[in-house]
Amino acid sequence: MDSDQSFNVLVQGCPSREIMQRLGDKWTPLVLLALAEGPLRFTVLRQRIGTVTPKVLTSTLRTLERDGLVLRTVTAQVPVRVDYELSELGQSLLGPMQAIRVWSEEHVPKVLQARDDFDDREEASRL
Amino acid sequence: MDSDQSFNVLVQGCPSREIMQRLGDKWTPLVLLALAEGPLRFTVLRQRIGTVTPKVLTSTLRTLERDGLVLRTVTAQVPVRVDYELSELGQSLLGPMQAIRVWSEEHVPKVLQARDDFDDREEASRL
DNA sequence: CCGAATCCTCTGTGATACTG
DNA sequence: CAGTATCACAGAGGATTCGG
Repeated sequence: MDSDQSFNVLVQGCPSREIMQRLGDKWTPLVLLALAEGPLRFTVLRQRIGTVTPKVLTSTLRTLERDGLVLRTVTAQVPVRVDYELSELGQSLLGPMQAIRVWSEEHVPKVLQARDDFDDREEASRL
Repeated sequence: MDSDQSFNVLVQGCPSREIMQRLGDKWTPLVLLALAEGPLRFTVLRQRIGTVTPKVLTSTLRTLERDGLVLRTVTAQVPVRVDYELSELGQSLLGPMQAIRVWSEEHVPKVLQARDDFDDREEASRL
């Protein structure tokens, strides 16, 4: 779209930095990944990603909705039905997010190994 | 390497989740991106990413070193010279990280626009 | 120059209970 | 079902000072 390449996360105060840091919120990546397959209701989404309190999940979803990444749809019925789904913008983030996910899942052994090595060396140097 | 696909960030308690969440620490992405081009000394790295206190930057770097993503090299001289650089593991993360960075920088206008729209709608509904 | 040591603040996160 | 309202807290992050 715009070739205006004036945003740089390495520049302090650049809005892109704040946006990127939002993406690192504790539950944000999990919510986005959970919604990758399609819309989910509040409670189902909650079960999908583990133990989140309603308050925290709500605030995470609100932020995502405000940033235009998630769409919230209320269906009038009793009881009320609320669905959350990725917006077009949210889907455009899916690629990068899944890349992070895949990396994390693939390199678990190496990271854990590195930690063990590090801790061993540390302990050894203390003796 | 191992086709053992038993890690899943959506599963609560899976180590991959904790590792992915580490990647979202406030300064971690910035450090990794700043080191993308090559090794940097502590002070230079610090200036590169903005206003971080030495303590916080040190602890960020320690964690990255422990997880095997960053290499720390001490050169004995007066004053001491310490270089930080990405390990092979760290470099393997560069692709995904840069994807996140590019997305953040490219979609700043859309996100800001979405926020404005959201806030307008919210204010309108309060009247 | 590189950080360790201290102290302190803030806010993201969570536990609990309640409502349309 | 899908939240909101309170309260509470650990711990990440920061300011400041000092040391090798």
